[in-house]
This record gives sequence, C-alpha cells and structure tokens, in this order.
Amino acid sequence: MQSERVSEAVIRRLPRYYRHLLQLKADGVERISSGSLAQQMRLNASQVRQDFNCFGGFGQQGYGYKVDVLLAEIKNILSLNGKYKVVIVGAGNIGQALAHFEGFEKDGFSVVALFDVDEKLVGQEINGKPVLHVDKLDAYIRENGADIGVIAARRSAAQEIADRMAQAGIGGIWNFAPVDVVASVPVEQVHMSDSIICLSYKMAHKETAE
Amino acid sequence: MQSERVSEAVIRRLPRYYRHLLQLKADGVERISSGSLAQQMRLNASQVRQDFNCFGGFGQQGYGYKVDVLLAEIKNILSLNGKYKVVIVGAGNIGQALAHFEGFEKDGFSVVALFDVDEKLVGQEINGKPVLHVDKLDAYIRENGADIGVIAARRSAAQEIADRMAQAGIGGIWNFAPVDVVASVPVEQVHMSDSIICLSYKMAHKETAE
DNA sequence: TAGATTGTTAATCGATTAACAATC
DNA sequence: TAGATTGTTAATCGATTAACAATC
Repeated sequence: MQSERVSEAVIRRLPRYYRHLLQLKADGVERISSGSLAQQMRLNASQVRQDFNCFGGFGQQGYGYKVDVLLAEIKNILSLNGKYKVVIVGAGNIGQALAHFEGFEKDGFSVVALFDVDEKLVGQEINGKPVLHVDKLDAYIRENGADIGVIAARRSAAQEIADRMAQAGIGGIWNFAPVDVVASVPVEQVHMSDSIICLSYKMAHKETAE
Repeated sequence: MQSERVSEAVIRRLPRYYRHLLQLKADGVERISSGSLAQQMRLNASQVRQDFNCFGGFGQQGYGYKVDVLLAEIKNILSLNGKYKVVIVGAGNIGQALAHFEGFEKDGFSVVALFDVDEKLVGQEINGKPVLHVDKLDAYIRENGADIGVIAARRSAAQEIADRMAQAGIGGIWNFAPVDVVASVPVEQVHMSDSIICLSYKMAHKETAE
C-alpha cells in the first residue's frame, strides 16, 4: 500500500496512535477494535481504519487489531526501530534542556554533541555531551554521520545553520528558531511561541476543548 | 464579522501572519498586497484575504493592506496587547528553560513563579523567579490571579495539575507533558516528542519541503 | 478615469464520515 | 453458522482556490 502520498493530517496522527498503543500495551491490553480505539482517542472509527489502511491491512475482520502487531507496524512506519544521532546547535536554554531531556532516548534519539559560538561554553560538557565550537559542525557531521540536527540558535543564524547541516549530509532538521527554515532535507518546525499565541487567542475567544 | 466560528486552520496561521508582519514592519515595509504576502509566506492570495475577512475588512481596494494597521488588528485578535502572568509547574529541564527564555516577554508573557515537589528546588530562585512547593499552587493562583499555567511535569501528574489549575481559576493551560490533558479552560498541547517522531517519519519517507 | 486590489461568492479539492460487502 | 469487525467504496463536509463585481 502507500501507493498514494500519505496526507499531512494522517502523518500528524501517527505519533498519537503510537503513544496510545504503547500505553495500551503497558496496560496489558491485547486487542482493540477501531471503534474502541476511536472512542479512547476521540477520533472516528472510520478515520482510524482509513488511517491504518494507508499503510496496509493490520487488522482481522471480526476480531479487531492485535495491539502488539499494530504497535510494531506503526513503530516501523515511523522508523523508530533504529538509533538516531542528534547534534544540537545552540547550547543556550533550549539546547541545554534538550541535552538533559531523557525522554527522547527511549525512542532512539541520542544527543551526541552540542555546538555553540560562545567560547565560555565550548569545551564544557552538558549531561556528558561535549560542547564544540560551531565552526566544527560541518566536519563533525561528515566524520560522525549525524542523523538529526537541532537548531536551537537565534533566529538570524537559523537558515545558515540549516544550509550547513544539509550540505554536510544531515538526514533531517528539527528547528526551534522562530523562523521557517528551508532545506533540501526534511524539516520539522516547532514554533513554540506560535503555540502560546494560539493559547492567547483561544483564551480571548473562549475556545475550550469539548 | 466573526459571526461564524473561526476554523482551527485559520487560527494556526494567525501567529505566522503576526510574525511575518512584525518582520515586514521592522524592515520598513508600509503596505503589502495579499498577493505579495501570499508569495512571501508560501500561501495563496485568496486564502490570505479569506483569512483576514474572518475578522473584518482590513484592506483598501486597489491599494492593499497597511502593514501597521494589519499588524495592530492581528495583534488585537490574538489578544497580545495585555500582560499575562505565567506560572510553571515542574522546575526540571523544560520548566527551567522556559523560566530562562526571554523570547516570550516581548509578547507579554511573564513568568511569575515556578512550582515543584522537589524540596531541593523549593525555596531557590530561577532567573529571579521563586520556586514554591506545588502544594501552594492553588492558593498562589487564587491570590495572584495567574493567567496561564504551564505543565512541565511528568506525564502521570499532568492531569491532576490541570484540574487544580482550572479549579483555582487559571485562564489557560500550556501543556508540555506527553499526554492530552482535558480541562474546562483552553488548553494548548505541545507534544514535542510527536514533532521529532514526525521528522523521523519524513526522513524515512523522504518528504522534503518543496 | 484607468488600474489595481480588495471583499465575497462560486467552484474545486481533499479530508472526514457513513455505509456495507467481505471475511474472520 | 451467526456475530463482529475489518477493508473499501460512496457520501458528506469543510477548507482551499478561483473568479469577479465592487471600489479605492
């Protein structure tokens, strides 16, 4: 399957399925129907089945879906079986917080190095990971084959960092700078400030989750 | 206008317009047409006009939009003219990073206090903001009238914190825990791990920004 | 006035939801 | 077999895009 391009809307739901199935498995649930899953996740049963069938038929008619099978399939679709080497550019607040955050390890994302221009930071270690000068970024990626580059630098530096990362052969970019960077490799823009601004809007216009 | 409910898709674009217009103003641009704006933001000109007309006619036929007028209108729609008092629950990596981050101040979001269960943290200051025991959360909100509550705690504590915040009269919740919390006030879920997982998907399936 | 560009209605496109035959 | 639930096609709904009259 997946002859057709999978829509962004479906892709955005995949991590939610993944998280929810992890929880179900942890709770000892062995099988689940599209109906129950939809109810728990506040989705529509048809939508759940449509989503899964973008990638193949993982269920059994009359029975439902085996939680461990479905989880394994989605984990595979999301490509979460391997290890990803992550480099972080910008060892300020966000960069340091990400370097300390253990939550990504369990999905295979390991921070291997940080980069900064600040000479006071260069040479130090953050949570056991070295902080290198940003001039070494390109060489480091080429020599060590980093998979994901995190941009936790100021807005004005973001695009140049993205260019250098892509040029050096990074696999993908996770951008925390408040600007949309463009690259020849996949980019995920985080835009945290957009998120709190949307909250401000919703508060002013009293939009409550149902 | 805004007789009809504004769709989530439009709301999500509002912070992008806001950011882009701030930049245009900083660059000294005085007026802009929907066509140019659409081109710069990689949107469609009709879409830009439709979006703005959810809230009223801010343009002049034959002329376009005055950047400062449009900016002021959108800032107002987003309710970014006032000040928001922000409390952060969880003074770990994320909580501390947010307390240090200066970027939100310019949009009117000021962190006033952090809360944690860890006795080693309670009583300290982070970037000049006090860390209080989480037991004091409810009383603090009631007495000081916090507007936004940030949940930067572990997954298992998130929903209870949300309940307490809402009960104590918080205006809105910004949730960084990897679980969808439900509340009687507006909630923005951040789900950072979903974002990096989507990146993993896109890398595996070679989806590049055009 | 003529030219440009909005505001707004209509057409298209895509995503969600419903329906149901296939089948475990 | 009968009941349940999927996989998949069809219908609906909403968002995006196109078209164009209004008007600055």
